[in-house]
Amino acid sequence: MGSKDSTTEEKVLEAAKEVFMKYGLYGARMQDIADTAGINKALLHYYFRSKEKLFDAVFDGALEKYFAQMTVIGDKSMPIKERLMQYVDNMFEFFSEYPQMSMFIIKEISINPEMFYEKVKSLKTQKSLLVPTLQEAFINEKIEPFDPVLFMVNLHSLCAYPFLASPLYKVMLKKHGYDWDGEAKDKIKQSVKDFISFKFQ
Amino acid sequence: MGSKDSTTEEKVLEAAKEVFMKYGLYGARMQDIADTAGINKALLHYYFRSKEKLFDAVFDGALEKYFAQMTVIGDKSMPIKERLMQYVDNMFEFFSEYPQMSMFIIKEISINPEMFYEKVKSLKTQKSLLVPTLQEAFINEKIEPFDPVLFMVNLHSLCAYPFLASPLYKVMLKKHGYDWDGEAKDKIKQSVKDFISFKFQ
DNA sequence: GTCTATATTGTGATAGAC
DNA sequence: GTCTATCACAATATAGAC
Repeated sequence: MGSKDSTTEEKVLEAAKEVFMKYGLYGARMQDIADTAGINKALLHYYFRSKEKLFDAVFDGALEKYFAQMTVIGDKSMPIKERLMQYVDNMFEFFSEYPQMSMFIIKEISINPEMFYEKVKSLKTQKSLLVPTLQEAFINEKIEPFDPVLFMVNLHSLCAYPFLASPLYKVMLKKHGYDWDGEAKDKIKQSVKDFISFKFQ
Repeated sequence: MGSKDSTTEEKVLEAAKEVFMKYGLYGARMQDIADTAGINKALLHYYFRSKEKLFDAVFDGALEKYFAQMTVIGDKSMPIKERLMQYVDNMFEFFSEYPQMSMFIIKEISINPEMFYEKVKSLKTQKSLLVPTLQEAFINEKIEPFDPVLFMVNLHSLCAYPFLASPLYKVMLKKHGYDWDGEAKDKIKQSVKDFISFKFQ
């Protein structure tokens, strides 16, 4: 992965990901993608017939990765609390690599919900297994139960939002002596884990 | 406000808000705005000289409202915990009316940071007074101190994200028997207040 | 496979009648 | 103030040489 001399198709996909992430389907320009990939517009159409097709390729890859990192939740060899801690690590690693992806997916969903539900149907990875897994663990691991749906919403909020709003936080946090790419991200991650500990105390 | 027979200019602004929120500056189409307002494109240019000018009008209003609802933080007639609870109410009310605004602002910032910092400079409302206010309260109200910056990030995450991701949650929550526009939003709000109580216990 | 050149369509903006 | 018609240019897409 990430070989220096990647194929043209890979370069196109990488460039398209970058531009589509930033501007969305409607705002993105094929010229911009071509420039980013270091080729000309005609080649884009050679590899992917149209803008829509190119977008589909990017969006599909994004969705796959978005759901892939939550499989640890289902690993019953660990206690649920440990799985959740691992899940938080996964999310922070994932969002560090693709900080805009959460926003990108949500944005496209809000514009075109039908497309999203079509695509999710064809995904093998099961989504949202967090709630039933939690309910199961309450019984099996004799944990004081709490509302699993609210917990899921809170947890995702705490993990995803700092990355969504990172353009804002990169400036804001600096004013308070924190460096986003340095300690701030790790401290935020720890605060999410503290929240989990609080719920499982 | 919201009179049924609003002026054309008001209708244009309302339509522009809707379309710009959804597609952003680059993705939005003047034709789309005109259709939404129930007029033709030419009239848009009659009231606002250009697309950029129309966008500015929308964005300025958005920013103003975005910062306006946090002034309660500075109201020293109440204990800090009470102010925070009120602040959460404000945010949920605000985001209920403008669920996409947080995303809209962040998106535009990520595309064009310079414009944003230009605009913020010209705003009178002080931003991010949360951190110094908290530090002051730790002393004045003899509260067990915690990291105010991390608390700010967590709090904003818990409030803003559910609305950002509402296109997702509207479907996801329904599967678990919750109705977003019914009880779900109130329950999420309560969970945020629980988080505040946890930090101030 | 990759390019230049060009066709075709979409989009912001304006002119001018009413 | 509001409309229709149209212009100028930008963006997607294709043709065809190499």
